[in-house]
Amino acid sequence: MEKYFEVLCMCPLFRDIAHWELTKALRCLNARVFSFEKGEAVMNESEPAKYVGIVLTGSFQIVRTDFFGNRSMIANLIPGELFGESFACAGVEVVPVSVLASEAAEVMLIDCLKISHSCSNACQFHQQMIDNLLQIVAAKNLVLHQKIEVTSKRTTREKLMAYLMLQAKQFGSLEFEIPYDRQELADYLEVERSGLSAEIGKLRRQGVIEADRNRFKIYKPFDV
Amino acid sequence: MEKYFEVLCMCPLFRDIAHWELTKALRCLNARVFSFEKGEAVMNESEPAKYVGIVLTGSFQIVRTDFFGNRSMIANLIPGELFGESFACAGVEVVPVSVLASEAAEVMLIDCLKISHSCSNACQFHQQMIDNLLQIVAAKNLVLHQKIEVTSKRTTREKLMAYLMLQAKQFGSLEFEIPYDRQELADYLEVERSGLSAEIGKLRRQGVIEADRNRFKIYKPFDV
DNA sequence: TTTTGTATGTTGAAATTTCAACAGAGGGGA
DNA sequence: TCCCCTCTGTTGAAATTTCAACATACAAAA
Repeated sequence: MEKYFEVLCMCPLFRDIAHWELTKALRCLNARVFSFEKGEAVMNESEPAKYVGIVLTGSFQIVRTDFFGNRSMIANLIPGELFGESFACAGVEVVPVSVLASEAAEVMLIDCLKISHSCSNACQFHQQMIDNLLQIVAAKNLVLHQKIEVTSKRTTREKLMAYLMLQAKQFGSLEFEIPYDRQELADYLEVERSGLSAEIGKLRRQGVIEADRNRFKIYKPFDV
Repeated sequence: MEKYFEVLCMCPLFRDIAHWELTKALRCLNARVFSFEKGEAVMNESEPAKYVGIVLTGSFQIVRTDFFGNRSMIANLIPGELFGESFACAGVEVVPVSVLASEAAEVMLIDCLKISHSCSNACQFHQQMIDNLLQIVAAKNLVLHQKIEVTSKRTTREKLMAYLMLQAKQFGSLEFEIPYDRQELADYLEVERSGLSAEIGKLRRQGVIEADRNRFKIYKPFDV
């Protein structure tokens, strides 16, 4: 378990929990680590919402697939980030999304009830974790608001530029990589892949952006 | 303040807080009540995110307006519901939405810091409120997921039917009222109002739904 | 009652997206 | 090296949406 300490210390769930307490905390929480191959699911749509997951290594994607097989991409998760917390905390019966490994990856799963309920050992950190959880869930809200901001645009071009500008802002540079390939980006923007490729080509020819695989560069940030 | 006790008792923020403690709590929180006319804003885009609002009477809408004046509808709020909590808890500098009264309405505003920070009077309820807040923020997440589920559909018809089915499910009946007029519904679904009206007309002629103003009835729930 | 204004429905043309199909590039393995 | 497979870009037709404009219904105000 110790080999994950570095990422766990960075994890917002354990913020302000003393380093020496972490081992005890993990035991008390009955935290367990699992490995996944690319494409495997940690969590499946319609499963009960019981666990909080923490990405240890690799990356995962939160996706939702509707009745007709249409996929939407909700978010990408990197080490230190959580998933499942909102559904577990809200007490829903089933999760409305799947969480899939986008490469070989490891997660730590914790029963959410163990976080909020103090154990018989009277561990001190439960309260701190609830405070942390509140901030994490609130931050997740912002991520969803951001997706809504992007996808509420009416054309593929506007959606793409809105997304790229946000990435540039978050990355602090007009040149950056995104965590999605074309199909995944299309699923995030809620548009057709072919139409997205066409639009990227057009923006490239117009000198607005440069795009190579998942690497983008914005030349004219305001020429949307 | 007492006249609002009924709605405050139903408010999830005060769940499991003793009735007799409420008066004390409201004073400790420095809770204040404000009135608004239809169309007035309690909260404006780009204002600091400091307050949690509780709807006391009337109703409000959470909307977001982009650079070009395009409006999206995020949610409708009825008495007992909260707004602003996610932004305040996440500690963002500015809120990304506006909250507007959709009729004459009253809200109670509370400085979010007063909820999480115990006061000098050593009030007991702070911890309970944080627990409550966690559930509320998590539930807000589900509301956003729901909007994404609806708006991720590609056609106006699919978006509309997805929305109506969800409403029917939540209302527990195939006949129900929605809190939006046509323009507002279009803003929620992220489509053109005229196209929405046309689609409603088509569904009506096809005998799939009945629609009169904001009252809807679904005849063939699976014929999407 | 008449006037005024708002909400909703309708329509046709222009713009955009979806859909299906295929071509080329590049990587990995045999 | 060759083959296979995945990813990305391209294309044209069909479907859908947007946009602007106007008609109608209804309710509130004069």
